[in-house]
Amino acid sequence: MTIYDISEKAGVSIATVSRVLNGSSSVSDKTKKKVLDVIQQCGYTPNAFARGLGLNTMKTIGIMCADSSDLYLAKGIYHIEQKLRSNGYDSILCCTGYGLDTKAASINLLITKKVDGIILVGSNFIYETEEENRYIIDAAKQVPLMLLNADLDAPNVYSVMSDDYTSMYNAALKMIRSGVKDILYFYNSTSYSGIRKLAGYRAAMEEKHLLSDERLVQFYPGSHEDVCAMIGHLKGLQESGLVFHGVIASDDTLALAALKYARNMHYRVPEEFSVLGYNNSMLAVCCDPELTSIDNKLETLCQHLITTLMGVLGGNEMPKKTIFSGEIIERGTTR
Amino acid sequence: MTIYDISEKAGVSIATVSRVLNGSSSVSDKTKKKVLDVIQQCGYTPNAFARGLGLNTMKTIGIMCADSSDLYLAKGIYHIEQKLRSNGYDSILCCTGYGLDTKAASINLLITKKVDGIILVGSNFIYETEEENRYIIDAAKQVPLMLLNADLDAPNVYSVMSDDYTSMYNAALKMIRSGVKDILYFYNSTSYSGIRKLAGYRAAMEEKHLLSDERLVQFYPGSHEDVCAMIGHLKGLQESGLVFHGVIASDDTLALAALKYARNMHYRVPEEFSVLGYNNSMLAVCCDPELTSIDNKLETLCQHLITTLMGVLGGNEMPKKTIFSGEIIERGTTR
DNA sequence: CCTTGTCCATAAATGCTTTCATAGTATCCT
DNA sequence: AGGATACTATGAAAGCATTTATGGACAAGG
Repeated sequence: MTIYDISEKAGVSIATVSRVLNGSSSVSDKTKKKVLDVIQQCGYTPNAFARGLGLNTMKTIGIMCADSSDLYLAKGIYHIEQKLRSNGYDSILCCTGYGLDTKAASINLLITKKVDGIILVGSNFIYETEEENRYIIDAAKQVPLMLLNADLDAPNVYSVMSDDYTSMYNAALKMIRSGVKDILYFYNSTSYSGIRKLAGYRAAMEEKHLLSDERLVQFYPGSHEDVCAMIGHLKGLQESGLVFHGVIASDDTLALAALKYARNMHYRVPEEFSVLGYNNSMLAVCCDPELTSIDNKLETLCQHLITTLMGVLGGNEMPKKTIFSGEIIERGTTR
Repeated sequence: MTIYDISEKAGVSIATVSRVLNGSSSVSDKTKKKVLDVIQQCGYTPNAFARGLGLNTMKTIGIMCADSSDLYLAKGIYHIEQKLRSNGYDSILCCTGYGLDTKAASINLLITKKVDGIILVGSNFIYETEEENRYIIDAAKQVPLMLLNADLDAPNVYSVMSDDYTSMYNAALKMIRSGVKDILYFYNSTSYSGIRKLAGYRAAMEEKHLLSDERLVQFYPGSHEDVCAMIGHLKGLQESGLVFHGVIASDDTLALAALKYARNMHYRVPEEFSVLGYNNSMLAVCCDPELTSIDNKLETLCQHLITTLMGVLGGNEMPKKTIFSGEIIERGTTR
């Protein structure tokens, strides 16, 4: 069943059928109805490949993320997929893992597949050197690139992000003011936003002259989901003689581990031990006491990202970089 | 840059270039090298749409799920995407929500987009009546359909699932034997696997003549993530006079709510109150004590599903239905 | 000299979009 | 009223970048 069959049955040319289908230019009501009737009756749908060939687009956006099963990334993907769909776009998903080579391979694959744009979900796509970010800069020569929670200054790449630095700075200051002096910073990612968060913590601590021991800044290198290993990491620190009565984590999972560590050490939370998470994920309300966490308005970010992308695809001038501020959601692990 | 440019530069016909690209039939080494060199030099990649038009496939599989941010579904999607990719297929993602109409719309959209197959992730796609399942049966006339954790007997649909009934039956029996008599079943989905799980619980309870009160089977109708509301639901039951000292949940989130409820009621867990979850998600190790949960070998299921799909696409006869057994992962909420 | 097989070019097919051309009709000006 | 002008509706045909069927040229073997 092709456009030719329809045109024949309706007694018009294929051009007219195409026009009816796309509403591109004027067709008389009578002709339109006749064509529509035949289409309806035959249950005809245009061949997507031929359509793609003609239009040079299939209205598809590539979504890349390191790991779609990560709680936070999964939420992001969900919102993005929904909003793309409501704009008439499909999304092809690419879980790249955390290696640079697979990321580069995936981005090229998406371009080969002729997506109209690519969204990079999560800050782990951005590296420190331009050399490493080359794969993004190059890709952006072909299609618009959108960065969620990251930032890269290059042509045709757009960033939408949360002000992690300020959120963390404020949150750290708040915890300090609440009376906790020895606050450990616990993070597991040196991605763009990871660095920014750490900087916020650092600024607050140094401002109050509390960063007495560099060991208070702790990088956790293990699996993102292995809560036991995280607890082990903290235990190790404690056994090595480091004293801390608060933990600010770059992520709710790490915060949760800190909370379990605190219970394990028989600290009363939050009276003797404070914990702050990041992302305000469902984990935050799953523990007891519930986790104070920083909400970075993921849905808002996604909404804005899609709006920007649609603008770019529509040929409009759009802002290269948009920053939203986060919010501390106070629950039971801080005072 | 088209195949014509390459053929011209290499001094061969476009057919030869295509043969080199696809290795379909014999090309002399000399010619092959010449063509490959030109391709390399020009950085040529074939146009995906034209290729799709010629081959009538773009090696793409549609993945449908109700909500990709659901912890369990997200894991499934992740595994499926990975395994598809390693088989040379891309995945287009469709988050449908839980309504029948949007599911039907999505499945048709995927077919229009000419995917080679569709994977339905999660049992919520299967309804009780054939009428409601019509959208799947019809879709399967166009492309092979794969069901993860569900079952439907129809041409061209294949099921890979965990034996939820037996898992639940065994787990319930185990909890009964451990001394808990008044076990509440807490579920939030009447999907295919939801029904099967409930049946397993029921069988065990009835076998021991313990299902004295129908209120022990409790459906929670609210949001899948709202732990507070779940706790509220349990509190309501308790206040209405229902006594229970164990909860078997159809899902780790519900189990977690039950655990928090128990703490709230100052029950000692597991001495005075037992909780059993399902899915063995990361939530299970995030709480304290950690949740005993049923692991249904998601990755194995996904692996098998993809193997089956690849077989079907390769034109092989494949099993219509495969069932794996689950496993109880004992942790701190049962004795 | 005929057959067989290898290598490759020509041409058709894939199913759509879009430009260009044209016939017909309506509007406007004198 | 008559012609110029403009606009609407439509068809013909030219892409778009591949794959594949067909068959021709040539070399080797009997």
